Amino acid sequence: MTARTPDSARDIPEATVARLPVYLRALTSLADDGTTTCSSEELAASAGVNSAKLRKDLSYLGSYGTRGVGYDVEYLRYQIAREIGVTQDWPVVIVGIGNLGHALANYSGFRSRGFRVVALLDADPDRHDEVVAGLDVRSFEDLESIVADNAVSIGVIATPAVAAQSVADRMVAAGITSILNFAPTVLSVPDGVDVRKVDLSIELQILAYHEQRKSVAPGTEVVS
Amino acid sequence: MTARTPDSARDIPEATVARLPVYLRALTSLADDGTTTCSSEELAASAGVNSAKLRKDLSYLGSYGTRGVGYDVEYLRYQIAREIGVTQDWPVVIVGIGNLGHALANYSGFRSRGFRVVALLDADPDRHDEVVAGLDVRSFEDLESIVADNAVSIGVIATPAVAAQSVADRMVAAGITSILNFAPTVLSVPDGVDVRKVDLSIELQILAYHEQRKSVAPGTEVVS
DNA sequence: CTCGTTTTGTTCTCCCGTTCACAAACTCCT
DNA sequence: AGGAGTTTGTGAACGGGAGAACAAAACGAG
Ligand SMILES: NC(=O)c1ccc[n+]([C@@H]2O[C@H](COP(=O)([O-])OP(=O)(O)OC[C@H]3O[C@@H](n4cnc5c(N)ncnc54)[C@H](O)[C@@H]3O)[C@@H](O)[C@H]2O)c1
Ligand SMILES: NC(=O)c1ccc[n+]([C@@H]2O[C@H](COP(=O)([O-])OP(=O)(O)OC[C@H]3O[C@@H](n4cnc5c(N)ncnc54)[C@H](O)[C@@H]3O)[C@@H](O)[C@H]2O)c1
Repeated sequence: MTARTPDSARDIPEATVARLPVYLRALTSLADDGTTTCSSEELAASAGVNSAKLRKDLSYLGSYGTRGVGYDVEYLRYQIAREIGVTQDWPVVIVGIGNLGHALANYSGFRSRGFRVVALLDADPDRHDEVVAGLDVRSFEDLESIVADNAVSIGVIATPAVAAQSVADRMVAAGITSILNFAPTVLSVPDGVDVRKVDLSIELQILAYHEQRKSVAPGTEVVS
Repeated sequence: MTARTPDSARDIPEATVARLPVYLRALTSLADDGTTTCSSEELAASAGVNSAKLRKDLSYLGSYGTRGVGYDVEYLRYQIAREIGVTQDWPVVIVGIGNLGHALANYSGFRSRGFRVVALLDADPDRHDEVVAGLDVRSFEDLESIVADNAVSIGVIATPAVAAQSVADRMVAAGITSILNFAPTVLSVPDGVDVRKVDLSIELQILAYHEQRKSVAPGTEVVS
């Protein structure tokens, strides 16, 4: 009964939080292969990180390993899932059922990772007849009631960039406090609301930058 | 004729590289609105960053601003585009034309940002009849010849996770040196090949973690 | 029970990135 | 021309994360 982590360690570094889902995926993969125990070295290789970093990350959650042995795959998997909060399902709404919205709605990886799409919303009335992945596309006007009825706290924006800010505003007003934004625009939201963005073009541009650097031979100083 | 940046400043920090595309987008947006000049404060607000950080980022490229005045929108836009390498078009191949692959192929934001999809490849022969976004879906076996004929250096993977590593290996063997991976798996590639990943589930899990933290009232130490 | 082996958890150091703060540089007004 | 006002570019302080290195703990053999 020493002063060890009373509830759960507070304030996990952001960089660690971003890696926990990767560890979770690696552990699930190991469990599927029938592995019951693994060392930090094996798990780190599986997750593509340094083993020292992995151990440090895990130490923020508590001491779930056994020295000289390693980690119990299933036990660690549960502990990480609990820490992230994906032991229960999170209801999610997707707004903007165009090209990307369709792909997201049909994506099975949601369900298996602790998220449940409860509604698909679009502003275009022509879309409202459609049924995608077993859900019918509903009017954006239904946002507030859907959020309230299903206790939704996570929203996904897949509308064109010009509409994204107004959609975000409506989401926030409706009570959503976490937004995943696929539109290529900067959203401004009040304190207390988290926004994460996924921007394909930015990723490609970063690759292009490094690619351009490769083509000029390394060490070639064009001086003359 | 002092010893100022002879060619262009070398070694731009990675964090800065990741923000340059955001600045580029903000500048394009300002230019569309008819703005010809802007201060670091305005541009920073537009890009959602601190103005000091913006100025330091831009200083790695050179001195393209005028003290007391600000930056010429069009000029700065071109300088950043040149630094990133998106003044010319980059040919791109997409492998795995399922739900996500279709959305990517139909995405117009590629073309407008310096990328050109030259081929859509899929292993499933049933897909090979299909025409998506004006391109026909071709056999994955054509990868090598397409990469060679079009000088492709960037590949996008949108296959299921189990296939991703083997697709990446084929891409690398064919001469691709930059990969954007949408499959939820860690890719291992040789040195000199860049991989960036986009993982929707990880983003949602990070949001879920913070969301879970919000629900326990801040400062509530459940001790008893 | 003791010793050697294995592997975790943690400490320490270094490096990268962020932010503050200010001098230098430019414009405009008088 | 000179001074006031504005905004850039950068030096310096600061904080957080990455990785090396090691002590503590568990296990098994004898
Ligand atoms: N398609 C891709 O692969 C891809 C890749 C990266 C980023 N994006 C971004 O994702 C977003 C969606 O892309 P897309 O290709 O699916 O576009 P899309 O035009 O096919 O779909 C957009 C959908 O949003 C709906 N919509 C428009 N305004 C709305 C509003 N105010 N409220 C609710 N719904 C509204 C439209 O009716 C349409 O159905 C865009 O911002 C795009 O830049 C797409
Ligand atoms: N759909 C989404 O919104 C979404 C979101 C996040 C991540 N992802 C990931 O993106 C990937 C694709 O998702 P999806 O929903 O489009 O899946 P999908 O099953 O609809 O499409 C996969 C496509 O890849 C093709 N394929 C399979 N093996 C191949 C191989 N060896 N070479 C070439 N092509 C091959 C299949 O024929 C199929 O057409 C998956 O890894 C998924 O986890 C998808």
